[in-house]
Amino acid sequence: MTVVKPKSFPGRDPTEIADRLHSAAIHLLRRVRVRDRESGIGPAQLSALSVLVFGGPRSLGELADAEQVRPPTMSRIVTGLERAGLVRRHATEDGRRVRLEASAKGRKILEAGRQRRVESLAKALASFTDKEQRQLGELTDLLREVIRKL
Amino acid sequence: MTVVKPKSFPGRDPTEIADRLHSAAIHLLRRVRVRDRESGIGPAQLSALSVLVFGGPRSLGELADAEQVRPPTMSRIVTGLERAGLVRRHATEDGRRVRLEASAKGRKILEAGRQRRVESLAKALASFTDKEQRQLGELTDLLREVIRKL
DNA sequence: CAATCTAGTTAGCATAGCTAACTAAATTCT
DNA sequence: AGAATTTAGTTAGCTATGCTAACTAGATTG
Repeated sequence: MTVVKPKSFPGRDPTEIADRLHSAAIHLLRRVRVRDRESGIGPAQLSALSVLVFGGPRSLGELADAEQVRPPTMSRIVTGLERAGLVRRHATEDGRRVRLEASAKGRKILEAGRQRRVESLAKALASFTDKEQRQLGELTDLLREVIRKL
Repeated sequence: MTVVKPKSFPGRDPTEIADRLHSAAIHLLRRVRVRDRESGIGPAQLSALSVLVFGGPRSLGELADAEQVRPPTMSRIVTGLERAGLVRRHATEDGRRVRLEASAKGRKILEAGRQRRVESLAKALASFTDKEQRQLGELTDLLREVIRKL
C-alpha cells in the first residue's frame, strides 16, 4: 500500500470509491449467482435474456453491444438460450441479420429468477431504514450514470 | 412482468433496487475487465490477490470463504497466481494447511491494476458534482452492508 | 459485376465456476 | 496406542464465458 491518507473523507477519494465499487460488484454477483444457479441458466445468459425481455427484440450485434461482449461470445450465449427454448432466432429482410426474441418460457424463467433474487435482496434490505433504502435507490441511479460514462 | 406499479418512488421498490444493483454489477465488471485484461491476469485472480495484499496472508480455505468460492476453484486460482509469481504457498505447523502470501511482484501488479481502474473510474466520476461524489462514497458503505447481509 | 463491407458463425484457446473422488494430516474415541 | 473420523487441499472432469482469427454469406459500392 502506497497511500497513507488518514481517510479524512472516505467518499471523496476516487481510488477508494473505485476499489469499493469493484469489490462490491464482484461479491454481489457471487452471492446472486448462488440463487441464479437454481434456474439452471448461467449469469451471462440470464443478463442477455433480461435485455430481450425488458428491452424488446433486437439483432445479435445490438445485443452484444448492450451486453458489452464480442459477437462470437454473444452468438454462443444465444445458442444456449435457444437450446433451452428461451429465445428464438428469426430471419429479417436483411439476410445477414437475425432478430432475437424472448419466448414465453424465457419471460417466465426470467421472472422466476427475478423473484428469487429479490427474495434474497429484499431480506438484506429489510434491515435498512426507509431513508437508507431511499439512498440506495439514488445510488443505483448514480451507478447507472457512472457505468454509462465508463 | 407481473408488477405494474407506476414507479411511485423508484428507490423504494426492492424489486427495482435488486434489478438495478444486479445489472449495475454485471456491467461495471464488464467495463472494468477491459482495463484489467491489460494486466494479463483474470478477474478472479485479481480479486483473490487483492484480498492477500490488503488483508494479509491466510489459508486457502479462508481465502475461498472470503471470495465466496469453493476450495477447488480457489486452489486453481492460486495455482495460476503462483505460476505467475504473484503468490507463494508456504507450509505451516498444521501440515494440512497452506499459508498463502502475496509476493512483492504481486503487490506491484495489483497496485498497477488499481491505478488503471481508478484512471477509468476517476474519468467517469469527474463529471459528477462534489455532492454527488460524496453521495457515491457514502453509498458504497451502504452497499457493503447490503452484501454482508446477503 | 467485381470489390468491399457487414453480420454472424465456427474453431480453438484460457479462465473460472461446480461436484465427486482422492490424499494426507490432525483429532477423537475406544 | 491404534482405529475411525474429521478436516484441508488437490485432482479430474464437466459447463459456461470471455477472447481472437478465420470463415461464410448477404448487402453495398465503385
